Amino acid sequence: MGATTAAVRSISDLARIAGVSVSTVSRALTGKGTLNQATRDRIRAIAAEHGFRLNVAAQNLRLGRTGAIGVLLPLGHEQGQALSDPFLSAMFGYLASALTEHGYDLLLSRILPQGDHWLEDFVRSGRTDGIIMIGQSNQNAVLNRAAEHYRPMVVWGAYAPDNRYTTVGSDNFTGGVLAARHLLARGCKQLAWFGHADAPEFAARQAGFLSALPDDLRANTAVVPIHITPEGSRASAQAFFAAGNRPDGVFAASDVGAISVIAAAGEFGIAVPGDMAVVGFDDILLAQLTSPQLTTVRQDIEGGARMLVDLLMRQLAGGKTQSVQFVPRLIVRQSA
Amino acid sequence: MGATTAAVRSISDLARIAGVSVSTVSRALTGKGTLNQATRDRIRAIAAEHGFRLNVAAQNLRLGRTGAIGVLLPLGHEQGQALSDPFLSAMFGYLASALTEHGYDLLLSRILPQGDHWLEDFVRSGRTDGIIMIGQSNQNAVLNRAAEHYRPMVVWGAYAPDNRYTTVGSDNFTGGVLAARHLLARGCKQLAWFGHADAPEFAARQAGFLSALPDDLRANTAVVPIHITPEGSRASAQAFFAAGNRPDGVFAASDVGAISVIAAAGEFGIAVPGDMAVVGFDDILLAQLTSPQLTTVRQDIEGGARMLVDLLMRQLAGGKTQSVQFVPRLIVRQSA
DNA sequence: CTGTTAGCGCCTTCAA
DNA sequence: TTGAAGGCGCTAACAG
Repeated sequence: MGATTAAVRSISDLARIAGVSVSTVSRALTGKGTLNQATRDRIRAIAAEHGFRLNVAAQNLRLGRTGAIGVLLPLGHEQGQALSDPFLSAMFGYLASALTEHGYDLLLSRILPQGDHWLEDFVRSGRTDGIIMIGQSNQNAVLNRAAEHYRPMVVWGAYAPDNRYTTVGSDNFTGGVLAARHLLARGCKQLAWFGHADAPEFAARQAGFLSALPDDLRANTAVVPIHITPEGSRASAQAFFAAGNRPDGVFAASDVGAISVIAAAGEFGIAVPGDMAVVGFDDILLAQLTSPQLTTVRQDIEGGARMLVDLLMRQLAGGKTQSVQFVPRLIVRQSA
Repeated sequence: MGATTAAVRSISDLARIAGVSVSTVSRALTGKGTLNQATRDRIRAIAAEHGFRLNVAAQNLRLGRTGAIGVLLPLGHEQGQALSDPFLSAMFGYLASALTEHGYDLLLSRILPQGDHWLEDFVRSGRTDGIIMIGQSNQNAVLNRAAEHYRPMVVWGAYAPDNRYTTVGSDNFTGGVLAARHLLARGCKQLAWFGHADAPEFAARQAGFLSALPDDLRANTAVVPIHITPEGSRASAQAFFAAGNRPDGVFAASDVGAISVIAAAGEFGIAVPGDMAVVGFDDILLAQLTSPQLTTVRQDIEGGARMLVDLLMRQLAGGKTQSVQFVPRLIVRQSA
């Protein structure tokens, strides 16, 4: 290890040491262009000896790219919280793997969706070569406007015919229908939906659920707004039960929501599934570890992540892409 | 919105439009240097009109920085999985928030710890201004060697006097002691540790736990190796119980591990905490939602993340830093 | 096969 | 207060 040599910071330092030009060094290290094999080997040896690596930032600037894909969760100041949602973080992990396989880094830049041009600002700052948005939140208009001028962008979320951007997501409506049918088949008479309709995904789950109920049951179905955080969900459920409500069937907007409801029910002596059946959504890893194990509508997280990345790569290559909807499956375990 | 104008890609485009030099535009947009207020306002207005933003990549190259901090999980091909661990992903979310507050992006580059110079390679590629390593895994030697030449690096993990790098982490040994004392106080006579000692954090938990047991109990304590994934943990626990083992007290290396053990126990008719008390480690959000609610050794995830970032910022400013250990607390709930 | 040259988009002395 | 020029570290024609 050339102990006495000064630090080799750039390709020109290396060129001086090797007695060649910078472009020769570049060719040797990148493997591009033609070069005498012996020269290449020699330069690579010197580079290794000095622990030299090409500066990726400079390389990317020159190549007009950044080598990074931005993964954005448009959830405002709740992002720290949101990332602790098992579904999102699993998605995130799979995205990281898939992007890496394609040679891209994953850049997480926390965005506060303030005003209506935060997305365009992010795009124009040139920090990434493309964008993967996880969830539409309530930013549909912003997404549509950005999609007008900017292409390498895919969105995990609900499909809608008039969206001008490419989405990948589950058929949430059908997911809701599956949950409803299952609870009906169990003979439930008094239902409740724990969730909200602020984001399109959740709105579709709710709509599907309600649509599959007979009129009389639907009219009696409670809609209990819950927050994404476990604490929030649990507090909502506690208040609901404390008010004397005793549904015999519950559909929750997410597995975390379902687990929270079950925990709250326990405090009120409501047994699951004996007194109350509970269906979740997502099928996170922990769903099979809770007791009772969770009956839930499964989303293919890994498949979704891979699809997001595949579509984005196609866009980066100049191709056109179409939105994709995954068909959800009901996984019947113990809670319903 | 200048609908007829061509795209404004660089400050030289903008300079031409405004009839000034590029340096004037630079000064106007960055706010650095001195400039006539009227000129500044005028240029900013033109920039806004064209939706122009400085190219961050070029800016950073010129400033000799990247504006990003690398967050690395040295877990090889399991990284996708690892990120689904609630503890890690919560840590990750808090890191994202803290880094953003300091004006840094978070770059997640999946690293396969192959050979012994992956870290130095990453450092030299110049992709980030600093590194936050989450967990030491079994890469202590690599970390020490990198720390010899490279400073902006902090590590979440176990402290050791001879580490040459700065660590932030819980006092895992004491955590293990707390768990042992609690189980002893409950009168447990037949104990088991579900975990492994491959990473320093876990080794310390195990050591603390065992050290606090009376000799006779320690000699009878089962050491059951489990994997980080829920499936892996559960399979190990199932095999353990299937072999007829019936401990009355269990300490698991993580909450996910504890939940897995409880799930497996259920299959064998082992009631928790009636037949068997279980203590976890971490206190993830879901720990209070399981039934029974988890008794666990709490780590301060948010505080840890903030400390990691604070120390890294201090290093980036040229300062020296010292390792920090958080004192863990035992949170007694229902499982033990 | 290799060197020279001209930038990628930006910031910052140095002069005017 | 502003402009001109040089360069961050790298790549890619174009010559030779």
